[in-house]
Amino acid sequence: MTKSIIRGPYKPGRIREQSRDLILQAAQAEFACHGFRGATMQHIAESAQVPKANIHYYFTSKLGLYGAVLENTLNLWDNVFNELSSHDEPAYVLSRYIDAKIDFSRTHPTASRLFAKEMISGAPHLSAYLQQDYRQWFKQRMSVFESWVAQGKMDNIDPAHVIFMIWASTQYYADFEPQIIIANDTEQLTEQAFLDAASSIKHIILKGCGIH
Amino acid sequence: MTKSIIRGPYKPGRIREQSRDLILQAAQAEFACHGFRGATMQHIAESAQVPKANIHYYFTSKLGLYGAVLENTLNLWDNVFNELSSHDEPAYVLSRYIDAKIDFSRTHPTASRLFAKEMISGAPHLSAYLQQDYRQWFKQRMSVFESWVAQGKMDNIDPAHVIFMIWASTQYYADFEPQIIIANDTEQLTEQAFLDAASSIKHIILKGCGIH
DNA sequence: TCAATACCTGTCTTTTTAGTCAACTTTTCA
DNA sequence: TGAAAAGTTGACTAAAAAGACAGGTATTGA
Repeated sequence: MTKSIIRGPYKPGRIREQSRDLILQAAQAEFACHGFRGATMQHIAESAQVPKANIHYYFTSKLGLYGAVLENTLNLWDNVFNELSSHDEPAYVLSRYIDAKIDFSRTHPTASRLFAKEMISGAPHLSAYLQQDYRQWFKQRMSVFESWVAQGKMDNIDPAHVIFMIWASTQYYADFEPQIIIANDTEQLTEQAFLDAASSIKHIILKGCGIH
Repeated sequence: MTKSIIRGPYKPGRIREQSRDLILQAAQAEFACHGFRGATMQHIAESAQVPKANIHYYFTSKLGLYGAVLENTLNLWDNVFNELSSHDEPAYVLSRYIDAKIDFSRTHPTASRLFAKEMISGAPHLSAYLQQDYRQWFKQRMSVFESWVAQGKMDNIDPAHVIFMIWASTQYYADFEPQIIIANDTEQLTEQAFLDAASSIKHIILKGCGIH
């Protein structure tokens, strides 16, 4: 078969993986735009250019598909989360983290919006994640900030609010894109616009926290 | 009638106004939680404890109802927007504005979430507003910031990013409530929690922008 | 080449949804 | 007080939705 020659030798599950990914990507966009209830399997199918029945071959149900999309997206988040590592110098760590977060907003806006939608809806499908990985990660990072405060490396501010400010500010450029685009009088956000945003956020956060 | 004695004399449109408000409030909550497509007229009716047909007596369609909810909510926003007034002292103006924004997140979380959902979906029903009132407001405030920079009252930062940071940080406490609640190890956000947030945000923004 | 397995999809069913409508009750004001 | 206007609502319709399923095709290793 021509297909086999072009695509290389068949491996069981290879087609599966490709089709799943195709559907997952279309589903992420649809769920991010319309939320779980507002998304329709028909739209996802059209967007992925597969028959609706094909989606049900790979995913048990709409909820199952949504769960797979969320799980898929959580892995992306975790990578960015881990950028906020332990290190002696808060200026270095926070700069790197803000850069990584802004870069994520630029390269994965749909993932950011998906999570925002889920949170705004009360995170009904994320309780397990929030109660475990997130909670643990948050507490660990909090203690890092507290050690910085104890060492006089930054002002005595509740670290939670600093983290929330960084999250809020960086994700805003993905989630509230229409607002930013109109304020900037432009058609779409360039990479430079994201770099400028990161620069301003870093300036304000670092100086605002008394970090040198 | 008992009702008349309690409610006072009938005025044409009084019942109308009451019923409309009741439905609008229920609709705001439903749309904020599930978005336009995900919301159902049946849920709104149950939440408002009126028959579904009654909603269609007051509102032409689901889209008409959504439009009314948005318009209703826009008025609330405008009031908070205007807190960011012209004044000689940036420290005073920004402090007041941040307080007002945090207070809005605490007292009108549903309104905040409704707008967030609409923005994340690409603001398909807000283009008129964004192109007019918002655009104008934004440009005016930008020039105020620029005059502060020119007068050496704050660091030379693109004002747009400062405004976005304030919006993002303050709205986060309404939009991402589940995340904050779990991080805080609490059941719900107290007024004190919002005051603390405002305090931290003010500290970081003012100091971060070099405002004294 | 040939089963066996994986993959695909048109068609169908059932449920949910927005919206209609005619009959009904309440309120008003002349 | 009584007719007109405003408000209310149960029952209906048509469209859209999720999902099931049987009968297909493609791919594989033996």
